[in-house]
Amino acid sequence: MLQQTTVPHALPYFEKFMALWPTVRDLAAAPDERVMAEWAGLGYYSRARNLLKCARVVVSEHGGVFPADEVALLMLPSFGPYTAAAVMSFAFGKAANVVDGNIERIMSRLYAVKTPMPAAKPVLRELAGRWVRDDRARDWPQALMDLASAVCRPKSPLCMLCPLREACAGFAEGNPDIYPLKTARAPKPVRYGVAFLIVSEDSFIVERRPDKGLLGGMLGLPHLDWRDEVWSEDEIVTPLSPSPDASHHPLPQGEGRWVSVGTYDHVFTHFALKQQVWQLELSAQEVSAFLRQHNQYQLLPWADKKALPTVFGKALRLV
DNA sequence: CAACCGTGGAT
DNA sequence: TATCCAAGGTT
Repeated sequence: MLQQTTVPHALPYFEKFMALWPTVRDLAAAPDERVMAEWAGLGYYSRARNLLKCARVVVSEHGGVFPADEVALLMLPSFGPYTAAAVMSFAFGKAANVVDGNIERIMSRLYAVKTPMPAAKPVLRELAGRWVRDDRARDWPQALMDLASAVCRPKSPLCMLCPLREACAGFAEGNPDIYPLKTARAPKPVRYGVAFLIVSEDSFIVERRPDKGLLGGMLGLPHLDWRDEVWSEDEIVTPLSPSPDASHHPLPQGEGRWVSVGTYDHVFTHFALKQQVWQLELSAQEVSAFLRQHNQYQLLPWADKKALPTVFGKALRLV
């Protein structure tokens, strides 16, 4: 959960997961949809799919016990260099080269590394490796990470409080905050979409998204493709009324009952989305008929709206 | 190796 | 509003 996610954001999810599935065996036995629903809002949903895969591999191939071996850990889904080293250190108390963003930042400043990220990563890993020690194998990486978080901060580092100040080449240079150096990144493109909120009584229509790619395995609202140009009203109205394209965007024929309810913004890692929302209220009978024709859709009670990723939860807030 | 993959808080 | 960034991994 902590991979690229802040502790305050992850903490309530961690508590809930541990209450629902206290052991790796419990998690391995959980239904996929339930795990994905509990992960909703945390982002990077491949982590949830891989976490579940991992639990099942640990049960089927390791007797339900995580191996205390870094190479074996690395073979598990969702385990990369950081997580394998972190588990070796924090869980098993064995010395390991734990290198996260915090420790990368400390090393880049301590040695004033001129190579920009991400090319500097192997360099920073090697530098961090020089500090690995066998005693207090749990405390040492934790201490470095906490030092980075509290003192050697990304912005406005508190160098006057830092125990490494006299050894720090970045401090000696006068501007340790410029490290780690990074290359300019391309601006985020803006894309445009149209989502459809089809409501009946206490529920609305959702679909299970494909297992791979963006929001893979999550529930979502039916929507038109996210593309580089704005959707015109003509283009939107077409799939809402009888047309040859109706099979591609199978939506209920609203007969003028579709209502535009507004637009919202959402920012993903590599693009920003401006999404229109259209709403249609159907009778229970209409919904039943529609769902019979199109089995890719299902009804989700309003009470379960938290199972949606945020990008679609925002559409509900709009209403 | 670069691109992909969410979200929300801080500044 | 714009930018940065967080206990990275997978493809």
